[in-house]
Amino acid sequence: MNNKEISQIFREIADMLEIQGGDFYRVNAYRRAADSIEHHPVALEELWKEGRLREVPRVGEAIAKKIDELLSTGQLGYYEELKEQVPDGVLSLLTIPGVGPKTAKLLHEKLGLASIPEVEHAAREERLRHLPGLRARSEEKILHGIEMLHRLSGRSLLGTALPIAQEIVERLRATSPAENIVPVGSLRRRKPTIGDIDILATTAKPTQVMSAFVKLSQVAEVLLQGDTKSTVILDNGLQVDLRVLSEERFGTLMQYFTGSKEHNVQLRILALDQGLSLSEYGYKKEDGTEITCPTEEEVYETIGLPWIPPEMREARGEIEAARAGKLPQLVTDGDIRGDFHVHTNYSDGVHTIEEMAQAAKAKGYDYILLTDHTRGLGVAGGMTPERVAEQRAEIKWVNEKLAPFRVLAGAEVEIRSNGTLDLPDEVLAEMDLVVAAIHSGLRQEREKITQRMLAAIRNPHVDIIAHPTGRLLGQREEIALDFEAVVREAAKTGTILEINAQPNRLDLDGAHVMRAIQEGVLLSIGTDAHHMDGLGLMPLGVAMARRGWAEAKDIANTMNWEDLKKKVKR
DNA sequence: GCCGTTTTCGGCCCGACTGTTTTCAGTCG
Repeated sequence: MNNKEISQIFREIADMLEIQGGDFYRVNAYRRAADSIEHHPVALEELWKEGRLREVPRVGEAIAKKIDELLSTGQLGYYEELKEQVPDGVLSLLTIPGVGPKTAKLLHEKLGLASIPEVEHAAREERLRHLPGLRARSEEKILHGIEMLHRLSGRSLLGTALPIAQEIVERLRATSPAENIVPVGSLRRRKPTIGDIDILATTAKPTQVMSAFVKLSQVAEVLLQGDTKSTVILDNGLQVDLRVLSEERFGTLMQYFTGSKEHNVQLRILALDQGLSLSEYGYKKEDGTEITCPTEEEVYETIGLPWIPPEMREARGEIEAARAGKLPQLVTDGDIRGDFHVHTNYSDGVHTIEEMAQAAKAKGYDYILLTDHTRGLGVAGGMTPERVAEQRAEIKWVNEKLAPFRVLAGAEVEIRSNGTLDLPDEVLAEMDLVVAAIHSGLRQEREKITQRMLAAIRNPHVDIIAHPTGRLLGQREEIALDFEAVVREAAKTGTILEINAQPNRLDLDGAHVMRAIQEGVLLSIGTDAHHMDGLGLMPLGVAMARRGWAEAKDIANTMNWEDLKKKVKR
């Protein structure tokens, strides 16, 4: 049993206890232990064999004993008991935005509802509004929440799909005679959410490649298996298409399947102007002769264009830019010098300052900016001014130890509902960089929430605005912000806007990045890491920057600290 | 249920919003 599976059981225990109205601290202790277990760098099975389970943070006597039972017997009596009391379907209701443990329990006990479709049906029949504490508005809210879920279902987060695609590519490379294996489609363009995974490969032995593909361990169901195309469903529900083709047409096929559709249409129109018809199989001249392209570069070259990076292929002017020789030199993973959004155990992060710094140093970074939550976000263990001072002392100590690597002192301060911050100015003034964010009062109307954001941007102590639009993919819409006003004010005051690399945020996304850059706003990329693993999300943030045509000069954390210090407003 | 350079017991859980209320419960971050 791996760490993820173990953590899942404790997470479910927490959910079930909460539905039963269990003690908040106890519920939270299970949840925090689950997080800690999931991201622990060493397999719990290993630690268990050596009797070292208690070394895992947030695993105490009781949870260690439960892990022991789980690993020795493959079962956990306590978990099984709870499952008898709380049906599976009731747990699934917690995934509906706006439905928490109390409502889930109510829906189950009073109406016998134990699945999302049942709740949706009952809500449409207006049966929820007669429950105690619920009225028509609550019913609408629940229906809206279910619609949000549906909207994402069928689509997966880029952060989920990308590692899976990369793993499949690696496995195929190792176990089959496939060459040139590449994921294409919206995944290659790095869209924040993707429908299914499309992979292309070239080979002289298609049958063997396909046979290796359908035998991958993640495959739950084979929908289609042929010599040119096979389709499978993975055990997590993702659909994967593999196309195998000959090498001479690889370029046009890759270009075609990468899309976007709109980009391809524009490309074909441009080709027609030059008397060429473009399809996935190649170019055709008016006299019927064919031009095949083994590489994508040749596809673009044939009609007089430089190769266009996939992230830009969204029909947002990239073809015009390419024709004019004005394609940007997009920022790359290698340009990044540090991470500007990092949590530690001073708030809701798992690891210590030194652990996070060591992990960042191992990635080749020059610095990280610590951005622990401040006191307003109490549930996240937000820092008081006293804790800020303690953290400062620890940073100094770590910096002495790890020099020239540098831990920058900062915080993720709360922008309160009136636009003020929840740490005093004199505390903020002492920090290297201050990140501010909205985490509550997300449903304020446009005028109010915009003014609130502008007030934070105007604060001379605020350097960066984190996850500016507040969206959570598949869970929550953006806040009602007037983004244009935010961009203008950021430009005017020299405030940096963040690209948050958390898979369910990816906020700002490409379109916002583009607008910000047009107005001369500087951006930063932060992973919002809550544990060492989380630092690895940086490429997702870089992908959003690239989708917005950002160059290295547009991204604050590609600069060295001394240069950047001169550029920020403080 | 976890945790401890003030503690082995008593903290940990804050603030805002929404929808249902007429003084509060539930949800969220």
